[in-house]
Amino acid sequence: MEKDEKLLKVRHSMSHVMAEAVLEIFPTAKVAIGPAIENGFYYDFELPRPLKTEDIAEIEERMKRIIKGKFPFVRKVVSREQALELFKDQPYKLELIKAFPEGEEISLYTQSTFTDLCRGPHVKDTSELNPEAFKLLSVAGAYWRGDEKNPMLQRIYGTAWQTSKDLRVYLNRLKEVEKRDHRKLGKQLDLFSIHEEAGAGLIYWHPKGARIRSVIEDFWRNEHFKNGYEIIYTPHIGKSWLWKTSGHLDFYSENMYAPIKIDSADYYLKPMNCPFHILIYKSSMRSYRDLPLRWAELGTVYRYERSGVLHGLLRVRGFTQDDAHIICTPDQIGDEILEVLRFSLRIWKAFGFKDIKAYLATKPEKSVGDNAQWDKAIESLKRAVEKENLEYVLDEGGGAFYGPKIDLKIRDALGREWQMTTIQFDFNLPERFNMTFVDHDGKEKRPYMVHRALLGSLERFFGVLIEHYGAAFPVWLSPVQVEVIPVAAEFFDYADKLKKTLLEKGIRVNADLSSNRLNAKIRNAQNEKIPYMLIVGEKEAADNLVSLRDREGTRKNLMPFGDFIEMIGEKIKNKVLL
RNA sequence: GCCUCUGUAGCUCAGCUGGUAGAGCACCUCCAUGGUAAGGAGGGGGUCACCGGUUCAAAUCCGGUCGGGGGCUCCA
Repeated sequence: MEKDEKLLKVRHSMSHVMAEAVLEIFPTAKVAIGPAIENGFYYDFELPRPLKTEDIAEIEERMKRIIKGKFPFVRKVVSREQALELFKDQPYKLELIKAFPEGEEISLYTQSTFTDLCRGPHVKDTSELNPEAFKLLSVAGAYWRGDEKNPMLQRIYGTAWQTSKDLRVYLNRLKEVEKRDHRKLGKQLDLFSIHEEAGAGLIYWHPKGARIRSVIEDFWRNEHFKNGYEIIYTPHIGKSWLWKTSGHLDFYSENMYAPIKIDSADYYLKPMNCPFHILIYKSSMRSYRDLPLRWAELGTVYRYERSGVLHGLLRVRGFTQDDAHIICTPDQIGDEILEVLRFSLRIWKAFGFKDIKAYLATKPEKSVGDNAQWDKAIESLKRAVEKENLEYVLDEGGGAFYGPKIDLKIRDALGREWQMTTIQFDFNLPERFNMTFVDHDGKEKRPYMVHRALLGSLERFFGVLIEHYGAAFPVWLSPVQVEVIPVAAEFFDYADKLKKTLLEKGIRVNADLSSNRLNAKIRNAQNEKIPYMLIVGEKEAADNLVSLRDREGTRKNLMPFGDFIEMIGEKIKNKVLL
């Protein structure tokens, strides 16, 4: 796309202009790297002092002035020696130059007073940059080359566009993202909380959030039963024997918590459910006639995450995976994978996510299992995505050492991608636990095992769900589906009668019998994003009618109550928004 | 963990250059209340995150501790 390439040049050039502005203020600054990124650009500096907000404004002003100077971006190719000489005071640049392979062309770009080691490309001159279409957004610390052993640099992030209108649109989108922040909405609508003093990264589900969760879980369980899964429950802790056998203590221990001593044995909180599922598998002899086995569990696991990466519901230390393991014979694997994929897509559709992309990861350098196994597995994954006409990206060598996988990323209402579903082969655990089944020929053989999480974790999924809908959930998920609002105290009885009827029909309903006035009641229900309000007074009570108002503000006055029950039943059944 | 910003009532926030705390919402009480986004009055509620320092005097300045936000792969 031509426009994208242009924007890339604009953003990259902006970062050079920013570097020039920063060097004007701090002549001794050491510059690191400054690429274009999604929506903008950044540049990393080593500065004599931390940046303040006022500095940002000044850098912006200077950038505008530089842009107005109409300076050309001049490209020049130099020898390695010339480059080393030119950047002798710039240690980060020197490091980059020294790391270039022999024979690599080294190019410089100069605009105005600033020359940078740069591959380009850039705009012709700064008149192609729009001084009204960029904004510096934030300052952050960033390790040189992303490695925490390296010095911490100061990174300035900016956004840049071709027109001031594009910039405005983008800034508005940022505002929208902020408005939908699940942490903010979670507090506002009383859905969940986190209590630092009781432990970071641990989620408390409030009644309204828990309502939603229980609807999700019920739906999840029913769908699993309908699709040939069995539901199992397993413990939260297991002795070190289990984790030694599974290999977690060797390869995953940095994510596991310290053991609990019970009767002089070490027990570990589970970071994964698989070893437990395997023990159930091994509790009896399995015949090929028993396979495939599909076992699902809403399994709560605990994993250590560094404090700095914890983020609301999206990155936590304790969470419930909607986990399942499929254990089958080699010739069942194709059908099983296809079914899992179809099942996932159906579930995502039900929750209102239609834009889904697949990421297929194949065999890495270091891996277990033989090639034939890998090939067969990858083949089944490929065939499944192709059969479902899913757009997919191939990540050659990106699989885990124990098997290939498909990840599904969903796109939310704001166009952001979230990695949720993972369907992952495991050639390691069946081996480690010596899982077998007896085949037609009476011989014990190794089954295939696939891990799969659809929603990923209920916590994270809930966070994404809140942001996707801005907490205005579809009726079937709304914690309160109907608010009955009598226009005056005289009609409280009628309101209460409606409430009881709806409750009996399994509808989540509340009647506002407070002493608030009508307008305030409507406002409260509106702010709670309750899908339907039933406003009732004399006319309604006389003929068993309701006056309907939905959260969009659309009204239907004097509707027979029976019609409303039928209507909301349909909406819930069809999982529509309103 | 590290860099940076930040921490005032349940929530959202004000409190300028130091002179021992304020608003709106929520909550409680009373009054009012019949038609589609806030009826009115009064009241309760804060050791200004914590510890230490400077000062006659600290929410305010300084240091530390503990939380929270943003960032730490996007390769000149």
